[in-house]
Amino acid sequence: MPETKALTIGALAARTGLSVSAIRFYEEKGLVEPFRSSGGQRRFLRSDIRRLSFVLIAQQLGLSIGEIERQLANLPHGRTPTQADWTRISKAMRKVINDRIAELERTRDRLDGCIGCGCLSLKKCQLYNPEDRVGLKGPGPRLVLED
Amino acid sequence: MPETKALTIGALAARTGLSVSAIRFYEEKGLVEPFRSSGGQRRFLRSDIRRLSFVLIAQQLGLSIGEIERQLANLPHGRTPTQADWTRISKAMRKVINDRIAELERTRDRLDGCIGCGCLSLKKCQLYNPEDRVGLKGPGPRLVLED
DNA sequence: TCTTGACCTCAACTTAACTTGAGGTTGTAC
DNA sequence: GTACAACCTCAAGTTAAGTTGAGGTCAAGA
Repeated sequence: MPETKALTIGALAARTGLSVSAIRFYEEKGLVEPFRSSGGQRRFLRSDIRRLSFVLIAQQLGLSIGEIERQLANLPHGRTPTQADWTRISKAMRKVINDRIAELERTRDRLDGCIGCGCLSLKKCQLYNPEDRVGLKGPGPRLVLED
Repeated sequence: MPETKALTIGALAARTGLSVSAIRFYEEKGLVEPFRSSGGQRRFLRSDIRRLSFVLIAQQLGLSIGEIERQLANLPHGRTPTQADWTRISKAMRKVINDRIAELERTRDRLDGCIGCGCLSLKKCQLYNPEDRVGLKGPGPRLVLED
């Protein structure tokens, strides 16, 4: 068994579950950099499977292609990344996930604090005042969203 | 102090932090249903502040406008919602948040299981095999994403 | 060698969620 | 009673993330 064999775009699509057009699009955006066959067709490294899998995970987390590219910038193009490369990037993703979870928990706790009164304000019932006095000067329900 | 006073679109924008054009857009999508002044200008209920705040929260959670509309369908238009109305909808959102957190935790755990080897496959190192044997027939890194 | 599926480029279309602009009207403060 | 900010409608533009289609080339098996 010689050097790792190159993959055609179709094979890569089959391995990642992505469409061929999506892979071309990702190339255009710089997420992968295939080389070309003598006839001009794209040839991918086996490590690009993992690269694109990473893209899928990151997208599921809500990262834009630009953000994903910034993460992937820590991986080499053109050669198979080392374990250390992947470890570094996986740890960065772990942080992204943890941050996102913390944010959701904060939002949840704030909603919880208000379920009793049915309002959406951080300060209990501030806006559910029957006289509707508050709110003429107040900050409004945006509080739930703000830090 | 008589009946709750109506809000102009500009006032509602100021109170929610949304742009005027976004509020018009949300009306078009059915998220709010203002009545009109004699001259044809939009007039909003005070409760629409909370309605739109809910929209902002739900959007932050990644719900599309269609999904948000489905949630809001449980609230009455044209009259101020009751506490019970808001409690019901808040609880539904709590579930959305909890589900999303659980999903993130699952993804995180799976990544964690692989940080040691640097691969992105659920099965440790299945794809990081130096001989590159696996993967000719295997399921590939998509496993991290699948259930 | 020939055929045919897989691949190529480039341009245009799609959907979501808005924004921007043109051209005109309302309402309120002086 | 008039100025002018705020409002109105409707059409078109914008960004992200791709998809679709036309018209043409490559490569691998019979």
